[in-house]
Amino acid sequence: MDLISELGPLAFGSRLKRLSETIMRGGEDVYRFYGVDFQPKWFPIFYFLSQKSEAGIMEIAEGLNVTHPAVIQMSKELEKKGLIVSKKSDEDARKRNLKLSKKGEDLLPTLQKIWEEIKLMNAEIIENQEHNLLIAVKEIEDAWAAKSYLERFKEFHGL
Amino acid sequence: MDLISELGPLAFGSRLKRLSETIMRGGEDVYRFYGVDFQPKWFPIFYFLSQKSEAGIMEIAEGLNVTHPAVIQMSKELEKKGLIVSKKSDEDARKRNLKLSKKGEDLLPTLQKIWEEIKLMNAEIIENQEHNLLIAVKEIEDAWAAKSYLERFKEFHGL
DNA sequence: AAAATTTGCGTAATCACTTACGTAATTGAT
DNA sequence: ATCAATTACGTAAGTGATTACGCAAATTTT
Repeated sequence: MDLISELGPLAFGSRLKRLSETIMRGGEDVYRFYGVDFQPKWFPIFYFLSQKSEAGIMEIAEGLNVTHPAVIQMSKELEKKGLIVSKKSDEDARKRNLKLSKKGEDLLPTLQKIWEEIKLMNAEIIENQEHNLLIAVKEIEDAWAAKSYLERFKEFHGL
Repeated sequence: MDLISELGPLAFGSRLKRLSETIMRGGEDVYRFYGVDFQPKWFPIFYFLSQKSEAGIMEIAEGLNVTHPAVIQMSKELEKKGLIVSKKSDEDARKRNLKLSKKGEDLLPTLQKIWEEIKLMNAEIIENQEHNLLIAVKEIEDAWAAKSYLERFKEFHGL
C-alpha cells in the first residue's frame, strides 16, 4: 500500500525532509573528505555572504527565502565557528550586518572548489532525471498559489 | 541569484517543508469546511489503521516509513482525541497494538468521502504537472541510494 | 514636528520529526 | 537450558525550521 501515490502530497512532508537530510549527510562526507571543517547547513548563509560581502539579517532572510529567526540561529553557529563576523550598521541603528571573517575569506577558495564539484554531481543527477525535482516542486508551488484545495473544492461543487 | 538551481537540492530542505506545510493547512480547511474535527497530520496513522484494523507501533512505523517515536507521539494525540485505542498484545508482552476506536470507526465513512475528494484534487494537480513531483522525488531517492556524492566523487577522481 | 506606520532585529515557544539511550520480552545459538 | 542477540517500545534531548510577540529605530503621513 503506497500512501503517497494514493493520496498525494498530504503525507509527503517527512519523506522530503528525510531526503534532504540524506543529501545533507552526503555533503558532510565530501567536506570531511577534503578535510574541511564545514557543514552543509551553513552553506546558504555563507554562500550568500560570499556573493554580497555584507548584508543585514532581513536581507539574507529574504534572499534565502527563510524567516529571520532562522538566519539568526544559523549565523550564531557560523559566528561561533569564527567564519563570519557581525557589526552594527553605521547608517541604520536597527541593522546588524554580517560578513565573512578573515578566516571565512581564507576558507572560501577551498569551499568554492568543493561547491563546484558538488554542483557537477547535482547536475549529473538532475540531468538524468526524467522528471526534474526542481521544476516539479516549482509547479506544485505555483499550482497551490493559484488555487487552494478549498477553492478547488468549492468550484468542483459549484459553490 | 537562485541558490537552488545553482547548487541543487543541498539547500532544499526548508522549501520542501514549507510546501508540505502549506498543503497541510489546505487540508485543514477542507476538514473544517465539512465540519469534521480532524487534522491532516493524523491522516497517515489513521488511514493505516483503517486498512489494517490493528497494528503494533513498529509495524505502523515501518508501514509509514517513519521512526517509532514519531508514531508514538502522533498516536498519543489520536488517543487523546478518542479516535484510536491501544491495548497490550496477548501474544507478545512487548507489543502494544493500536486500532480505531468506536468513535474513529464512526468517523471513518465521512473521512473516506473527504479523502476521496482530496485524492481527486491531487490527481488534478499532479496530472497537470509537466514534471511529476512524486516521480521526481522517487528518482532522486533512487539515484542517491545507488550512489552517494562521495562515491561519485571518488569515481570522478579515479579513487 | 508630532503621530502613526513600517522596518529590522531579538527572544521565546512550538512543531513534527529525528537520534540516542534504556529496559523488558522474545528468539536463536550452543 | 542458558546466554547472547534481537526486537518492541518508551523517554529524553536535539534539530532546523516556524509563528507570535515585543521593542526600538526609521520613515511616512498629516
